[in-house]
Amino acid sequence: MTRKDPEATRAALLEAAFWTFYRNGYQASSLDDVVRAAGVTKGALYHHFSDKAALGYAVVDEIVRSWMLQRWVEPLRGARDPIAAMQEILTDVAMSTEDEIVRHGCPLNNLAQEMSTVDEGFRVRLERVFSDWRLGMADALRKGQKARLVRSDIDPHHVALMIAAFAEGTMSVAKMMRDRSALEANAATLSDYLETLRPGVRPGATTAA
Amino acid sequence: MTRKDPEATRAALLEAAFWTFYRNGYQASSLDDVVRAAGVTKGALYHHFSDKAALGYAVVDEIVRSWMLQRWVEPLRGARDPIAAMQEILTDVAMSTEDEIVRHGCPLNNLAQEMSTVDEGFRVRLERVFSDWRLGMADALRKGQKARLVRSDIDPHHVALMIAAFAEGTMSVAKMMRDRSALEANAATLSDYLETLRPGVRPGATTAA
Amino acid sequence: MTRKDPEATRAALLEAAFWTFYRNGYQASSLDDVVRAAGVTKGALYHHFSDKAALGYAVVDEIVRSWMLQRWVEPLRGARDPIAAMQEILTDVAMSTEDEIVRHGCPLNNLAQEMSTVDEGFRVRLERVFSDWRLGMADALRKGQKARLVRSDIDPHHVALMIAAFAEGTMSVAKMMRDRSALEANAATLSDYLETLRPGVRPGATTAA
Amino acid sequence: MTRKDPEATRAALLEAAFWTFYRNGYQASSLDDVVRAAGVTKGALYHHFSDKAALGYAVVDEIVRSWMLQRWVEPLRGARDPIAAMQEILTDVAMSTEDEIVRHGCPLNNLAQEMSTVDEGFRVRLERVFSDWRLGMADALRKGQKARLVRSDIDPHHVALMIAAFAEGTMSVAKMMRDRSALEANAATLSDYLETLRPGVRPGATTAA
DNA sequence: ACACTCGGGACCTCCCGTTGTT
DNA sequence: AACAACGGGAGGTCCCGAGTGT
Repeated sequence: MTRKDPEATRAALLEAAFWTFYRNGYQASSLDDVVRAAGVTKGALYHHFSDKAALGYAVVDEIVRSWMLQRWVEPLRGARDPIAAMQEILTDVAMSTEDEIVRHGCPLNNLAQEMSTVDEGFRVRLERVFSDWRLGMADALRKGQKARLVRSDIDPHHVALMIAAFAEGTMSVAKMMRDRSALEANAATLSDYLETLRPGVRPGATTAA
Repeated sequence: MTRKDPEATRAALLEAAFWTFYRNGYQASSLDDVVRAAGVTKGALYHHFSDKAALGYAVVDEIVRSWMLQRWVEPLRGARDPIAAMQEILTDVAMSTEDEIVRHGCPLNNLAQEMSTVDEGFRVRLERVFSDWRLGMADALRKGQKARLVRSDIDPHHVALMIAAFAEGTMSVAKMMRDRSALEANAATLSDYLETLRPGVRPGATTAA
Repeated sequence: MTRKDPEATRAALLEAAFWTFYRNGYQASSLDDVVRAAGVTKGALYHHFSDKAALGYAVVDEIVRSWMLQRWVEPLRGARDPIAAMQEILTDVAMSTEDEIVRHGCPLNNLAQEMSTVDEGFRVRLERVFSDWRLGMADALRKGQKARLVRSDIDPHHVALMIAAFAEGTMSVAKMMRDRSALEANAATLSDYLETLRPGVRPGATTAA
Repeated sequence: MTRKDPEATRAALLEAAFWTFYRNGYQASSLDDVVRAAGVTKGALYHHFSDKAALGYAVVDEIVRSWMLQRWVEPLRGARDPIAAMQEILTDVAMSTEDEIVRHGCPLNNLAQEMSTVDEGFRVRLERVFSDWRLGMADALRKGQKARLVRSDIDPHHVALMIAAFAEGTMSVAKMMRDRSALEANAATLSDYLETLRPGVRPGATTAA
């Protein structure tokens, strides 16, 4: 019973690989695990991907990337007020996120931690996704500055880098502590900080958690 | 040529294991790699550690932990001004740190990312180290509050958690970007933020990077 | 040279495993020994059998079982006179048996001795084979009773159990003594005993060896 | 805390080795298991025994042998009526035996099955024990013949061999079936058979189980 | 007489990738 | 396009035995 839908097979493989790598790590995942989860055989896998690394790269380029764009970049692109938009994203991530993500952390960060020093191919791809994320936030902030919704004395790139780092760090520690409240506390802290980026706001009091 | 110095053998194993795990990840490291690096044999390894997990646990409990305490906790314990002390630590980490650490990231974070969802034994040990770190900072901040060197309206635990998350996230993104300047930029940002924790300081301007 | 005949590969593995286990014992046999004897690789072995135990179970279920059925049960099924049939089997075993079997004993008994207290999976499978053997003999005896060829005052199950135990014990001591004459002597003793199961026979004199 | 009683250490080692080998088989037992059970260290073991085989041989020569002599030979030596004495032994073995022995079988037979084809040193030692057993029974039977308590037309050696084989086989099948009733049934059968060895007894009815 | 330490090897398992087949 | 069969090798574990020290 050969399923003759190469596109669907490829997608199933990608999906299965993403979850397997996400949950167990890339190196600890066996291709047998992946094909079992995808419900196909090794032959199918090696028809679509030349080797394990190619599969991993495709997961980054197609799954992780689109996941990141959807979650962080798209909502900012159309938003008039970037600060409010980011705060909303934060709330979403902190509150409505499935337990799975609290437990396993950020897919981008996981792969980056594990693979970026081991395999340069992974590193450049992950860096690309990360860069898109930061540039998306920086762009939104710049637009906000033009619209007088963001203070003009901040460097959008620096702030974007800081936000990204803080977000990644927060996911990371929440995963280590296995404690959603850590995630929520830091999200609130970051949200308060974002408030200080508005023009004319005297921050400090709110920054204090 | 039987070296009869069990303590030295154990220490060599631990040291070698730390670096091997740190550089390649725990799961991707083979015990053959470790024993080769330590200059001993598998027999010696299995005399001192019951299995690979026990070796990993010992690395966390003895190497990672003491590294973290030395780097972050000890300097804070004796310090009169916790804010200045932390800023100094940040400068140390950002400036004088070896390239090795920029490339490979924070040992605690690396292991935590890789292992905390895979092996509960790792998670609790890593969490313990992380907790010591946070509590060390929170303690220093509380003492600073009593000495009127830190604003009294902040919650030491929240701030400590935030600092830890931000530091981890920064190490993580610097590793992914393979760019020391990202590390320096964020260290400066955090240093500025710490300044806002002083009593009577009007923050905001400095927080903007 | 990839042989693409899974059935043959599996059969070769089973055959090789049987002889290796039979000669060296199950636990003392390495899978490398088995694959070397079978002329295949470990990859092929682990494709057909999930682990060493599964291979051992298959050897019991497929080789040992069929060997036992062929040797002891089939000849009895069609036989009109069960006593004569058993005596013939005994003669076959004692006389015409290869030295290999005198040296190494009964395959069923060997595995049972080694594994039945160590691995329950082995025990139940071996017990099943043993049970088939006993039931085969008991059935034949019962039919013989109906045909007035066997005394009606004996319990077929008790006699079958006794014959089986005696046969196993005989193989066992012959192996320990490395002496075929012991086997022959006991076979003769058992043969004489079987004679006493005929109706109207006054036994006793013959039973004395 | 060095225990300075070499004789006791040696005895503890022997005892522990016997039980470990008995329960898990010789080859499957590690010396670490043995020394752990004995409560001594490997150094002590290698002081008393040159290697694993030497330990195994000593177990046969000292533990298994004396166990067999005590159980089967001593009671026969002083007995006036060998048949009654053997029947008593059988009853003892079948009824009062600990479950341990029902589960694990005859120590002599276990070792013989496992080792006699693998290691000639074991085989000759086990054969010696077995020979003592048979000769003990044959001697008793011969004396019984002189005392007119045993039929004169039987060959003591043949009968002894048969009894030994049947006893071993019975232990073996009881172990495989994990069923004490099999042991009891066969013991009764053998006891009845022994009755037929008395002078002037017309057997047959009793032999039928 | 005994304890602790270590060496090297071999075992089972399993994994990545390839080959022949449908 | 997809599958089942297979190759070869490495990984973690553990074991026997031999050292050194007391």
